[in-house]
Amino acid sequence: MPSQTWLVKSEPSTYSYADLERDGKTVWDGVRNFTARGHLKEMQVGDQVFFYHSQEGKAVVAIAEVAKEAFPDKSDETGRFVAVELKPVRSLKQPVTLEDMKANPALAELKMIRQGRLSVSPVTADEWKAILRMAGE
DNA sequence: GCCAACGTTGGC
DNA sequence: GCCAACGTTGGC
Repeated sequence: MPSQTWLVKSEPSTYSYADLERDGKTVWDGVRNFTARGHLKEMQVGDQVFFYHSQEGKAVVAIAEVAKEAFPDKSDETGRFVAVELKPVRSLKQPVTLEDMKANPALAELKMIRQGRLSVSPVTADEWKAILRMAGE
């Protein structure tokens, strides 16, 4: 499988892209949803990940990269969930808002739009390019 | 701050 | 194994 692309959500008040840049890398844990867990397990080192700010901002603001593949989430007492490690790549030239993404027919099938509450979702190669273009890149 | 959507849990 | 109740997420 060639490298895939993904989108993760985070509330900036909890953990923003600026926090990731400051930290250099972070353990992406706390995911408690089986669909999202499945995606975490599929991630491979080097996969590119859009970093989306939910609630405040509601926009894709940056690109991160998978630094470590799925391992048991230590914050999960049941032992059922996994975490990955992410590191920052770069901020987008301009954030791409949810509103803009919804308005773009090329992104009508985007998983995070179709299933709003999913915190980790796949992004196709075409969707990736479309979002980069909207970011002015 | 509210509420709709939806995933998970637990009783039966 | 079904389904109602509950909790959480996230857009508005």
